[in-house]
Order: sequence, then C-alpha cells, then structure tokens
Amino acid sequence: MDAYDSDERTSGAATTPGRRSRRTAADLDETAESGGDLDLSGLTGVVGYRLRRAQLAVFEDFNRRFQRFDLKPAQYSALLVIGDNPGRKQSEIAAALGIQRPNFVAMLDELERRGLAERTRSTTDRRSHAVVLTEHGRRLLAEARAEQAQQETDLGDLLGPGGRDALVSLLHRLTQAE
Amino acid sequence: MDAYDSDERTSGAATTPGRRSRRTAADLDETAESGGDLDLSGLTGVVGYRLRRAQLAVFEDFNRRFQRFDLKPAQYSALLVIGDNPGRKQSEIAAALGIQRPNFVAMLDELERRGLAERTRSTTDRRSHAVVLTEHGRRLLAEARAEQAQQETDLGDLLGPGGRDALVSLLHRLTQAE
DNA sequence: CGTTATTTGATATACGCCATAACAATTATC
DNA sequence: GATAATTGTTATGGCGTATATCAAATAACG
Repeated sequence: MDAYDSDERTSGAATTPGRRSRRTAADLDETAESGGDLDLSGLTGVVGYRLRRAQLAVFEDFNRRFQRFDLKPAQYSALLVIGDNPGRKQSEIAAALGIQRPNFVAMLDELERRGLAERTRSTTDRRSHAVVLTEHGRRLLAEARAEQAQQETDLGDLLGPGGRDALVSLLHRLTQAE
Repeated sequence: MDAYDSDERTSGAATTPGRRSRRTAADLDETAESGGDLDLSGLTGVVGYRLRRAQLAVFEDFNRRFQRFDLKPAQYSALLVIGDNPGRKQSEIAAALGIQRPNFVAMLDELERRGLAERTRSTTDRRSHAVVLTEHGRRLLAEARAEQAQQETDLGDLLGPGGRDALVSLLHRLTQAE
C-alpha cells in the first residue's frame, strides 16, 4: 500500500521503540518466528506512511458520513468549489480541484445527470462552459457542508485542542514547498 | 481529487481568511467572475483535503528520490517489512502492509523476478511461503533506508524543530481511533 | 479415523482514479 | 487571413484495490 522507513536520527518523540534489521543473539528466537505480531518499527515513524494511513482513515470516515448524500470526496469538493465560484469555466473548476480536464467531464456529467450542477454556454466565449449549481445542488451542498463541519469538529475532539489546527498547518507546509 | 469543507467554528488558527457561499453586495462583481483566482476557502482548512494533498506531495518526492532504486512506495515498504521480519508467511507480510493477499502475489512476483526477495516453502506448513530477502535485496534495502532517512531529515527541516514529530504523532492518532 | 471447515497462495476479474493523445469547434495571434 | 492556442470531449491505458473463486494443505471435530 505504501512505504517509507524511519531513522532514529530523524525521529525524536513520536516514534515507537523500534528494532533494527541487524538482530542480536537475544532476538534470534524471533528471527525464526512463530506466531507473534510483526515488527513494523520501520514504518511507524515515517511521515509518508503515516500520511497515507491517516488519509485512508479520514476518507473512510468521510464515506460513511456521506453515504446518505451519495457523495464521494471528489464529488463533494466539486460541488463546493462550483458553489463558491458560480459561473466559472469547466476547465478552471477542474484545475482548482487538481483534476485533469478529461477526467472532469464524466464527473460533471454525473453531477448534471443528478440535477446538482449545470453547464451553461458562455455568451462571450462559445468554447467554454460556465458551470453553476442548481437549486437542488445548493440545497444538497448546504446539508453536506454541515456534515463536513461535524466531521471537522469530531476530528478536533480526537486531536485535542489546537491539535487539528496544528495538523492543518503542518500539512499545508508540506504542499507549499514541494 | 478530494473534498471537504471547513467551518469557522471548527477552524481556529491554521485556516485562511475564507468567504462563505452567501455573498454580500460588495462581492457581486466576483460572482460574475472574470479572470481572477478561484475561491478555494472551502477546502483550505479541511483535514481530509490537506491530508490528500500532502500525501501526494510527499509521495511525489519519494518517487523522485527512489527513481535510482526503481522502487515505488509499496515496494519499498514490502522490502522493509520483509527485511525486518524474515521468514514470515506471505499473507502476514501482506496483512501488515494493508495489501490484499491477491494483490500481493504479483508484487512479490516482481520482487522475486528482480532477485530482491524469495519464497521458500515452509517445512511445517506446506501451504505457506516463508518470505525472505536475498543478499541483493538486503543491500538494496540498506541503501534505500539511507535515502528514506534523508527524506525524513529534509521533512524535519521543512516542518521546523519538533514539527515532524508532532505531525507523526497527530497522524498516528487519526489511525488509532477510526 | 474420516468428514468438514479453515487457511494459504493464486487466478481472474472488475471498478475507480489518473494520465496522455488526439480531435473538432472556437477564439486569439500576427 | 493563415496559424497558433484554448476548450470540451472521446478514447485509451496504467495503476491500485476489491471480490469471487479455486486447489492444495492443514485444522477441527464428531
């Protein structure tokens, strides 16, 4: 699923005890192995590994919460950006979401099929499609926003006071540089 | 790509100014839109969105660094876990990595084809395959560990003192509960 | 002991996400 | 006015992941 390894020099506090590949004589019985748990110390303190696992967990939670809306993360983010930027070009919405234009076509098709969004031909540039939400789309988005806010609140409870904000800030820094 | 929305009640510090869906009269010119940047305030402070973006960024960096090894994150993590748990069953390795057993078959095939890992039939249970690294695999893993440690160090520099450890700790909490 | 259930590795398959190439219509450039 | 660039679209392939199914081997249990 993912990867990475940690190193004692780079991991200070948040890492688990850990053990290295070179075993001592006292560990030889474990090298033979029987039924115990695996040694995952090489992965536990690694940013990339933790990021992947956390993202999967949060998305899983998202999907549970949004089952009643029949909205996947990508669909919700699309509704959100369209709702906050009505009348923008289809390609602009896609770019903002980090979705390739070709892949956004089918996605918008689906939103349109469900009566949540609309393509309207621009009068000034007949190439582009100005995308807007329907009334139905706006209503659904309002409910979805509330559910999303609840998830954010629950994550705040889980991460402690200031923990959620600290996390968002740290994550933001990772996308700024690279 | 992903989704989520933030809410002023749940986001304290780390969020951007933002703007809500209901516009004021002063914002009407932006509702018509022309060429400016999009309003992404609904996404910037959201844990799920930030997680996804950060994970993609860190993985991209990983892939750049590991090009010379021809190792993808999943392959590196497999080598790592096998190296730290030699002789374990194929299914145990897969489970530890969060990979479905069927999907791990082709992956191990590839590692075996490249002479990095080996399947050896267990003498006690002729169903299972005890998986180990070859000498070549151990040598490659040693180099890969060093490169990975360097990435971790660089991430530490980027996130400030204690920032990396704090991030790992916060991410860990997200996977503990859910 | 022998029948049944479970485990293990493997194959086939399908779905979703993502990327690129190519195209027609339209607009911009010069 | 010829050429280039943009926009939406289609087609297509790769990659990761999930499920159903299977044969071989072992475990469970009457």
